[in-house]
Order: sequence, then C-alpha cells, then structure tokens
Amino acid sequence: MIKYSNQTRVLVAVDCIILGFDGSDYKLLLIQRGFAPEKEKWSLMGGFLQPDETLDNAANRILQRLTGLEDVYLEQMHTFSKPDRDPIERVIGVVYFALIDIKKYQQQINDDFHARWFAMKDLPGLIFDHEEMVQMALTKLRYKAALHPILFELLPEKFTLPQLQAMYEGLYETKIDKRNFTRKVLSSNILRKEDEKDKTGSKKGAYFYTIDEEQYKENFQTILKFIPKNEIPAASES
Amino acid sequence: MIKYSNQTRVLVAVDCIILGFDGSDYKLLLIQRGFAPEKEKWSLMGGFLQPDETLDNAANRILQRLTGLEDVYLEQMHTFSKPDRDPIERVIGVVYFALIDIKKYQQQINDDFHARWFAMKDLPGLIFDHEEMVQMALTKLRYKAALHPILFELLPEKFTLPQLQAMYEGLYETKIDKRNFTRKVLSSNILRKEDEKDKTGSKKGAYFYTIDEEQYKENFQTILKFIPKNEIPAASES
DNA sequence: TCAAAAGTGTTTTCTATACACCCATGA
DNA sequence: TCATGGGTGTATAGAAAACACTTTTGA
Repeated sequence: MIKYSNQTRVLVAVDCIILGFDGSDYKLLLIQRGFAPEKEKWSLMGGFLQPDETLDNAANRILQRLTGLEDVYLEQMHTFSKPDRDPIERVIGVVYFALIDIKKYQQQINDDFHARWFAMKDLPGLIFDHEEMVQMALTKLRYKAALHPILFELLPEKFTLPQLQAMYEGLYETKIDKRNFTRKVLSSNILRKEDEKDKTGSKKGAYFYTIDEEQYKENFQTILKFIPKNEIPAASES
Repeated sequence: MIKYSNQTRVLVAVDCIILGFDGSDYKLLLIQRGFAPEKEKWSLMGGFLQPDETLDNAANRILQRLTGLEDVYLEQMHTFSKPDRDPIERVIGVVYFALIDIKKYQQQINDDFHARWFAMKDLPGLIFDHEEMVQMALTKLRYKAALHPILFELLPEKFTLPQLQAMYEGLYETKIDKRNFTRKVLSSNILRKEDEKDKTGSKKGAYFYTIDEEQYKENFQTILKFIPKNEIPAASES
C-alpha cells in the first residue's frame, strides 16, 4: 500500500472530561493512571484512537468502559497538541466532554480503574495538560449552558425546581431570584410537573418535574435565557 | 527512546477554511490540489502537522504560505476522523477556520497553489470530506456571528454601515430593517464614525466607520444582538 | 408552634420591533 | 430634475428584573 512519504505519524489520544452534579457541587470523574509515566497520579479517562474507529467511537468506547453508560451527552471539545505534552512520545489529545447523572453512574461503577469523583473546586493535580483541558471545559459549559438547556443532562429523571436552580447557581457562582427563575424555566415548556413530591430537602416538599423529551429536543437549539444576562460569561473561544 | 507499545500512529492534517466577503457574497479560498490522490481537484488549503509545531502553529503556517497574511482571525473548529476519509492512509483532519479581508489578500496572493475564491453559493465539488467541513464552518459562523461581533474580521479597515448590513444579511439570507440595525450596531460602541464618505456605492455617499479596537476586544465576549432573534440559527454542535 | 424551605404575582424598566419620510448627489 | 441609495425617530409590545408574603409540615 502506498503511503504519504516523509511525514511523521503520531499517536492520537482521546480524553474524556466527565462531569456530574451531586446537588450541591460539580464533580469530575478521574482515574488513577495505571501505567507510566505519571503512574498513580490522577488523570482524565482516556485511550488511544484505534485503527478502525472514529474519534466519536473512541470517546464512547472509553466512556462506556469506565462508567458502563451509553447514550450520554458527549461532545468533541478541542484538540490539544503541544509537542511535549506527553513526555514519552508525541501524542495529540482530542478532548471530549460528557455530562452524566451521578446517580446513574454509581449503580454501575467500574472500579478496575480506581475512579473517583472530585469536586471541581477541589481537584487534585492532574497529569500532562489535563488541568488546562478541564479549565476549558468549564468555560465552555458556562457559556453553553447560558444559551441552551444542556444542564438537564446532569439531572436524574425526576428532579425539583430548587435542585435545578441550585445547579445553575453553582455553575455561575451566583444567586438567582427564585420567582424569575421559575417563570423562565417553565415558560420554555421543557418541563412536566409530576404529582409526586420530593420530601428529602424540606418538610413541605418540592414537586418533581420530568423532561418533556419532545420539547427538549425541539428547544435545544433555541437560545434560552435561564440566567440573568449579567452572568453570561465569556465565549468558549478566545 | 521508549514509546507506547502496540499502538497505531496516524498522520495529522490541518485544513484551513478561509472565508472572505466581497461586498455581496461570501467566498471560500480553495486550491487545486497538486498531488495524488484527487490531483487537480479543488481542496481546502492544508498540510501535515510537523514534529515541532502545535496545531495552531501549523494552521498559521499554512495560512501564511497561501495568503501571506498574519494576525488573521483563526480558530480551531473540529477534528474529523472517519477511518477512510483519505484513501491513501489513515489521516485525521483538524480543521481551522479563518476570516480574512479579501482586499488584503489580493495584494499578496501567492499563486503557486492555483488558489481561487469561490462564492459559497457556487462551490465546486471538493475532495474527501472537505464539503462536510465547509458546511460545519458555515453553521458555526452563523451561530457565532449572531452572538459576537466576529464578522468585522471580514471587513477592510474602513467600511460603511450599508456594507456591514449587507454582510449580515448575506450570512443569514434575510433582510434586516436598516434603522433597527443601525441603532443596535452603534449602541455597541464598537464603531467610530469617520468624516470621510464612500462614494462608490451611491451618489450621496455613505460614511466610513472604523473599529474601536479597545471596545471591540472588550465587547467581543459580550452577547450582542445585531440580528433579529428569529434568525438566530441552530447551535454549532448537535 | 415554629423553623425551614417551597411556592406564587405585580410593577417597572428596558429592549425589540415595526414602520415612512427626507436628504444628498451625480448623471 | 430626478433616480438612487443613505440617513434618521417614534410608538408599541414584549421580556427582564426587582421585589415580599403565604403555605406546608415535621420536629
């Protein structure tokens, strides 16, 4: 087989930023790296691109291997390429970011990888350029969540409005007026109110809501405004 | 030197989507590919990632080689990875997209590459998956330009409001009310009115404006609303 | 009975949109 | 002088924001 001549071939790693929300904190799923270099240090879950798969395939494969989850929100974010980012040899890193419901994950945790959730505000040092990757993901999430109903991916099937609001407030580190927030969220028609109440958070109990999948898909691309515009952060690219 | 074992290394191509606006049409700069496969067919300008450069370096190098331009708006867009996208061997394609002022380019065209501007609405068939790349870039530009003053990158130093409006109308294939558009654009404080007029488009002449670089940088991340919200298109990612 | 969280409306301000006429000039 | 494109203001409707009290109930 003919090949392009005189060109250097490199390894392609796919790294997954897996984010969850536990009701009060954003969390990142990390693994303890099992091989050199930087063995035992914390790292994003990743792997090398295989000959017959696309990057999307690889990211899904990696995510599935670690969490057992499929049909997760997963999006290609950016490709990192500093020549010395991996000390062993040149590897370019394609980063995906995933949003998952922590509860779903906990049922099928795969502990072969020594995985652990870390609060975003309290991350350990990470190998290579993984900290930069996480920082970019957070910036991007803040940007995107201000415009699209993406954060719903982090919630269990049933959730309450106070939970939803806490999630937005956590991401933007701000307080949002309850009445205005409720009105905006409900006016999107994405939510369906259930009869049942969640009594774990208060004595009175808060009504559960579920996603109207139909409306969710239809409105996903629409520009929504769940958070006050002064809180809308910088764009994902500089 | 130790390497990771049992892994496949692949070529990394960097392809540049170079967009311009000529006053009435969006144009894409293409080259006639000089080597097999698909020799003589039209293609995005690209090249292989070299051992000591980052992807950003590579994209700038390629852009510079073709257009002679530096300090151009250039952004990494997406990495394409279908295993058979290049028939010769496996190559993953990192796509950058660039916005340039066509006038500036024409002064220093490098014709070693048989480059030519094609109107976006009248593109030739492209090699490999380059058409998909262009389509994604257009979607992304429509999305981003609705929120950030990115289109200014396409304009010469001095331009008129009718030219600016035509650029927005062209991208969204719509008509915008002149009075509302003017008010919104000027309220951003990004523009500075010059005394001079452009007489090429009409007898009365239209005032030239220039960018207030200070304000431009400050407001770039701000969410602007130059175009009516019904025209805001789907997001860049699905 | 009271502490703690949930739920709910109204007023005001601001922003978006719709809409039409006069101006300047070169041919 | 007139045809062509450039420039400008106002009124209306809709959305965002500010703001406080009542309800429920388990401890």
